[in-house]
Amino acid sequence: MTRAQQKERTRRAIIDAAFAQLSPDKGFSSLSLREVAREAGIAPTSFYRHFADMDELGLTLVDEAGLMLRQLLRQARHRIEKNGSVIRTSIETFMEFVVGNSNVFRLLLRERSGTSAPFRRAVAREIQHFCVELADYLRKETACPDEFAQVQAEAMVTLVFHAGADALDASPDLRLQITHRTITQLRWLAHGAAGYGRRPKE
Amino acid sequence: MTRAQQKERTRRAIIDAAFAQLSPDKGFSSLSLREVAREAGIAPTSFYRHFADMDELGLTLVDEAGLMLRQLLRQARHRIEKNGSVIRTSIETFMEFVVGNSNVFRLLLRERSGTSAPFRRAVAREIQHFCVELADYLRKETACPDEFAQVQAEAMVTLVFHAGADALDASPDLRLQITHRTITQLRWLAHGAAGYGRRPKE
DNA sequence: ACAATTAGCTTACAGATGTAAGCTAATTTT
DNA sequence: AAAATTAGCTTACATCTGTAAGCTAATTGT
Repeated sequence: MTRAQQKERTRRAIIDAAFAQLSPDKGFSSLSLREVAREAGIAPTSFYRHFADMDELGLTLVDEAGLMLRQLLRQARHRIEKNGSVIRTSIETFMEFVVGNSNVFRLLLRERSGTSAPFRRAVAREIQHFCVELADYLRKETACPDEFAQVQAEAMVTLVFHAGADALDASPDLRLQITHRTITQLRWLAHGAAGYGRRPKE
Repeated sequence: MTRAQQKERTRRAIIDAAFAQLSPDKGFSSLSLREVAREAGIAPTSFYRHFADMDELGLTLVDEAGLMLRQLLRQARHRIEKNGSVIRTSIETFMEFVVGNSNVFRLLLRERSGTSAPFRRAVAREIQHFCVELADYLRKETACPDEFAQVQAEAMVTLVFHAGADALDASPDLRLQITHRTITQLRWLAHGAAGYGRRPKE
């Protein structure tokens, strides 16, 4: 095995170890270099051969998380074409992800309002991607006036993200209720935005 | 001065010290007992005369933060009665609070999705209070059907909170833009919820 | 084949942390 | 007035942290 391959393998081991150590009770900021190294099976100081910082590792995790969600949404669009409601399908897909990859979602959720400005920016950038993609979709496929698509998309993404956060702590049937609630909220938004051809005075 | 008075005074010193040490770069979980005690002007171990835990202190802070916001909203309602738009006034009042007490707002924001389940529950409870109060208002004062008031209120509070989070990192004029955007979003919601006398099939 | 690079290791250190033990002095209670 | 309570202090300890220094051994480049 070539040296570069081995290095990449160790790098993945570090990333995987970090994801594995995230939990409902442990956010990225309370991860320790030593613990991550231990779980990755390397000496603490070897960590520096791969990342300058814990922060550099963290930003890598955020990137990976955003990537996963992006792929998921593509998959969701695929489902929509042959299936029914856009809103319902999107939210249900999203909820599946949240439940199935809760550590990944929690990372985004927490670092979005965390203590590190670079982390917040990184998460904001990822979320902005979803908003732009959704806005494009809204412009093409719905009655929403072009100039409001972005604002509507941002509201929708906010509500869905928040629903995901609620779902993390919820029992399965409470989760269904949350899904239901969110669908209603998004429909109101869509209806409201479509109805307001122009924003009314005051 | 009586002993109970002195004790209460020290307790406040601890609480104030904790609030003072929160910052954009430092959340509650990275506060240390020793540092808080130092800023409060007591020995580290004296802390335990007032709180069993750092957690107990943290929950106290969350309670105080919720209380402040509650008082603020009462004040906002007062403004509304003699003034104009409910939505605009509420959001502007909220934004003033966020900017003027950013440490307090950040505490709620972060612990809402933080690593401690008790903290999350405490914040969720505070937020739920706002939702219930807003839902009452919507039922009384708007065209929203009774059974949807709660769901609408939750969406509104979510969007406003999120706007507050965005505002924390924003420049003053970006902040105005955020306020504007949020007003639009809430109006769409109100319009949509009022328009859906009954939820449509699928 | 030899030299250079480098992934990873071991050892070591200085600093910070939470908290246990036991003391002092002042207020409260009786 | 005597006894009990208690807010706060000082000292001490074990633990964990990040990271610097220097070594080894294996892959790479020439």
